[in-house]
Amino acid sequence: MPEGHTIHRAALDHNSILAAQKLVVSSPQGRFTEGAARLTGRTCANIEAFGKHLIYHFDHGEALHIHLGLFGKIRKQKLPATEPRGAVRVRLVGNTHLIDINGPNICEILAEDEFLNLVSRIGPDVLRSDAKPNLAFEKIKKSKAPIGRLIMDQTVMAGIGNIYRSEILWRQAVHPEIPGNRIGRQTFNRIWEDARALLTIGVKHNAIITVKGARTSSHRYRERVNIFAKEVCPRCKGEIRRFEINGRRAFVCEICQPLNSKTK
DNA sequence: TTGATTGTTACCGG
DNA sequence: TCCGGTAACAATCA
Repeated sequence: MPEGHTIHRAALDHNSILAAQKLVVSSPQGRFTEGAARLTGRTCANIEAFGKHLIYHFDHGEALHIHLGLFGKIRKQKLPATEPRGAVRVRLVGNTHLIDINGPNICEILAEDEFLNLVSRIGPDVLRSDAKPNLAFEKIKKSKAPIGRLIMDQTVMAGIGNIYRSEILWRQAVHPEIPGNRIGRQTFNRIWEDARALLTIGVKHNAIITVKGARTSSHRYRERVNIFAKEVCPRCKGEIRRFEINGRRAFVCEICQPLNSKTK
């Protein structure tokens, strides 16, 4: 479910319905009981996203840290509350709405130093205005790992997931197996800007849309992406090659994304 | 029931 | 020390 856009969208949304309120926190499944008891009745100052990490800042410098992993989900509903659906780890109830966090990979309370430590481990986030893309380029230009691996490495740069990876590199005509140290500054800038643009669209529409003009209302999911899980390149009609990077499926058009392209 | 999946981390060996 | 590979974990849905 989540790439960076999902988490940033949640942060915006939750800020508008939960921030600056005393929350009632519970753990319907009993798997976060201690944390829920600790946070309930306390004020949630604000919510922010760092890549795919969602942070609810509470008073006393503590923060609820959520990472959805592959399967986690966030559900919102207006009060009154109904029975939790599925594996709800933690429920946050505000004045008007409640948020259920289902099946997160991480659900924990961080002290201030732990929070700072977390942020320092995450690379610049393409959706954050305070991001320093330079930090990402410095790592990429020193690495011989394939660019397809690097742009999805959240310690290099944050926000891109498995679908956006293939889509962005196709849109920018960059072969995923080009080593990072052969990626020039201008090529990196195009990747960064395209990631930022696409994830911003994702935040707005709550969907991954990488085909220009596509909309959630009039296009099915498969019509909103260019090559992910596709057989044929929409640009040249050539065959899409399917392979793996880091155990995750990746897609490339060898014609539109030549491996030996000189990248400036 | 089986399999696949928009993710991360710990651990191990080269 | 720094890679890349593997397993483990999470829950849902077709």
